[in-house]
Amino acid sequence: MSRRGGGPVTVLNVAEKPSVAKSVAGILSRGTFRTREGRSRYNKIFEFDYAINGQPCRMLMTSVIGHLMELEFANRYRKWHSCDPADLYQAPVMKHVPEDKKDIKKTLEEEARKSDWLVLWLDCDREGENIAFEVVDVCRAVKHNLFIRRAHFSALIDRDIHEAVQNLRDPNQLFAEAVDARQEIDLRIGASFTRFQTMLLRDRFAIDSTGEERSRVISYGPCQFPTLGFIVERYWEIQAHEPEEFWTINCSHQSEEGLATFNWMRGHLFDYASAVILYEMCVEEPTATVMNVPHPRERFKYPPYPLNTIELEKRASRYFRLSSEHTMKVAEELYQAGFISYPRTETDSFSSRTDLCAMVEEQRRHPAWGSYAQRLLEPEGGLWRNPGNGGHDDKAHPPIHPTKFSSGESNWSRDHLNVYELVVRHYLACVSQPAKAAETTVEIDIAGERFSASGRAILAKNYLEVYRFESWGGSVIPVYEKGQQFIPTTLTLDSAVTRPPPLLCEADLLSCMDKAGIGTDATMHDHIKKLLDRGYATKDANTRFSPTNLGEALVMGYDDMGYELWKPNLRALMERDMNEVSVGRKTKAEVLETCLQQMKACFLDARVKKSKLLEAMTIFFERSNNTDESESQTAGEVIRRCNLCNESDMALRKNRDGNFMVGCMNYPQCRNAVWLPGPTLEASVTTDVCQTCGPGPVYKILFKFRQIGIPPGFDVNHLGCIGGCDDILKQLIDICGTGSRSQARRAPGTVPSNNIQGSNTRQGNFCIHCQQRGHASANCPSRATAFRNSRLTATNPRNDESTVSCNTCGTQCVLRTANTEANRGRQFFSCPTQGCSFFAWEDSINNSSGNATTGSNSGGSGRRGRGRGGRGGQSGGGRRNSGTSFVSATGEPVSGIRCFSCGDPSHFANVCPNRNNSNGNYY
DNA sequence: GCAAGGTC
Repeated sequence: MSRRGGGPVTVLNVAEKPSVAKSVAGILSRGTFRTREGRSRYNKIFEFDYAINGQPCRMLMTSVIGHLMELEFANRYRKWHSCDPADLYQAPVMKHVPEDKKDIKKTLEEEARKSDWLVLWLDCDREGENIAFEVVDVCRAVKHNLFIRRAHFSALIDRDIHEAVQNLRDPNQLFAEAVDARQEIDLRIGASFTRFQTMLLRDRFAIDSTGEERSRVISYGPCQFPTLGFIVERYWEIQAHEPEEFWTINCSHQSEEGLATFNWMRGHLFDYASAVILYEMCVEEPTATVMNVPHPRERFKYPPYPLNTIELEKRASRYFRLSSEHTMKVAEELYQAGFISYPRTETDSFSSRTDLCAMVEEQRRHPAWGSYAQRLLEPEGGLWRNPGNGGHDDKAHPPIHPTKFSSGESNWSRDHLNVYELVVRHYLACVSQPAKAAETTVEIDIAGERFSASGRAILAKNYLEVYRFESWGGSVIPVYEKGQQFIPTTLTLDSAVTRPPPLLCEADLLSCMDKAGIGTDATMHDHIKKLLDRGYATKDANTRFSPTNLGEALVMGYDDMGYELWKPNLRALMERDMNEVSVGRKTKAEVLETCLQQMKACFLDARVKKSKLLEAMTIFFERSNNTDESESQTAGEVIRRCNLCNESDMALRKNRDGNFMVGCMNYPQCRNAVWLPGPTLEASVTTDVCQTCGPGPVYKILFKFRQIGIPPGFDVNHLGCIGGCDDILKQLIDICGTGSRSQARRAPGTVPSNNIQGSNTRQGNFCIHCQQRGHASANCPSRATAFRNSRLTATNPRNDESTVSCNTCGTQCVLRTANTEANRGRQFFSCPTQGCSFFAWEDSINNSSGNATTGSNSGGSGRRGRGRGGRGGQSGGGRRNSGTSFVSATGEPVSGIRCFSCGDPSHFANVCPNRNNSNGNYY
């Protein structure tokens, strides 16, 4: 530190925000500063005397409000039509102080003129460093010989601040340059793509009905587009989901001591045949043997880490359904009024120097959580625990915590009360012991299958007592002893179908952004709001986001071009480059040159491929200059009542690509759609009502297919039904596909649907056999028929080991290899006909000697060789092969497939007319 | 009229 001789020097101190200026002034002057107005009503000037390294100083402390300057194109490039948007990659840019910051600039100039030193108290992050250089530029312009220093502090507490001012350093040019590069790249990319896509699309399409197209901006930004991308990607994932049926065995045991619910340790199987065989075996020998009763284990549920901005936003969304943007507005108001600490922080750990107890003490007066706060402070209660460390520290702000007691102010809304309560309870939870429980897991064996049940006894709720937003359920199970045997009260084979993931909620979206490094804690909510404001996405009452047509079309357009401009990778690469600049491994110029060169090439190429964007838009929007055509697009002939929303009719439509579909007229609220075969040339609704499908009338469609587009054997004319009964339509869709765009966007590895109800439906839970809603496939009437009709033996007329015909429908069966854990490698025949469930193990048919023994069959997995205890001393192979029949564990022959409910060999138990369980479960 | 980043 250079010193100046003579009297005191005048030091201009500048902080990033007024609150920090006031805090620093308060700490350095020990509360004795004088306040004077500046040009800006928010940015006061605080004056006090202080000695820096022995040098007496007259301190002037003021602030800016975040960035003082903005980056802007040179004048002649500012008007949208003034240049080719591609020119924006080289157009000169400059920093300028915007109108609303001019008064702050004036204050800085006036105070700098009378100062000898400039000390920068900006936040200690990259943006803060950049703002520091903005302040330097303004001040140096009026006082070129200013002595400039930077204060480094990590918290607004006495020791840090005094240390900072006694150890002033140089500002970090590299940090500032990294931000400069980021700003320039964001501006050039954002402006060029925004102008390009707005001018390309706005006037060509009727994007909204309000006639506001002329003022609509279709913006592109390196943060807003990846955020939109997350929403669209999840939406596509849901659309592409094919429900898949799976099976699981559930078991319960009711005793005098209570009920235990056992879960199958295999989880679930997707192979019905395997599941039913394992189930049969359990039902045949249902005695359960307790295998394992470990001692209760102590479990803990830990309180959350100290609260940072993203967690505050996520939790407020989850607990109170507040939008992240509104949460931040409310938090800002609470902060301004002094009730909570600074709400924009990444930090989720408290500095060891924080006085944690003081914050608890204040809260003892609160009627709701005061007594908990009191108990926290009593050492004998043992409730206190030092808070965890979440591993994030922005070196500028502590975690969000209460700073002033309140039991609710008169001007607070419900949202203020909620956010304050969340901050307080979260803080109290952080300094509390974890909840404690004792967990017991009982494992049983039924016919070689393992099941487990768990019980949890809560021993101490601890932090959960105050953190009412979280819970930890306790459940009691009876006491079991190893070796104990019992007969289960229920043993059911249950089916369910896989469901698509839900739409992203606000907390999910924030997590995606956080993980991918999109935006900062202070800006994430802005990006989300921007998507809503721009009309790219909508948010429903459950805070779940769907893309709008515009949002989906934009992402689809760029995706079709082959670009990942809507994915987070671009931002991640930029972020990596910024880091390289800030540590000096790359220069700002280097990064700007390579990045902008690549982005310009990408921009030019996107412009060449603009037809992709136009095509994507055409799928969703009418051309704004052709109203006649648009009428024919929106009108349509009614086919049926929508079986998804039940609110509107579904009508036959043709899109601009010439593809036909039957869609819900309540679109876009309901997106139920049935896409028709790709080769459909003409389609018209008839007055014929399908006699099979329902509910309500389903009118048949007269199709004319392109001869060249359909396989031999199909007629070009076809009177068809979209209700699910029409096998010809299903086959054509299977073979030729539809015009649906989502077909092309199926998740990798998924099989194209032969489900005529369409991959566009947004809810699962319809029967995968007959495509109707209202029942699971276990209860499907068509399936029941197939089972009932099923002959219970397979024949092998040619005595050919590899050929078996299904005796139900005569189709040649397919020899498959089991891939379930129980039967891996074992081969079986199954009928390929849709709806026919014929099934037979290969070794059951071909090994008809009747003397098959334990585990000796070819391909046997050993599953059948496992000792199962139980009746008659049979130590294995309870089911012996005898032609296509089986012998039971007691040696009695039983038919291969029979009902385990009533014993009737004509049907399976899940379709047994005597079953008494409306869910189709049976025992 | 474009971006994202500060903050009142």
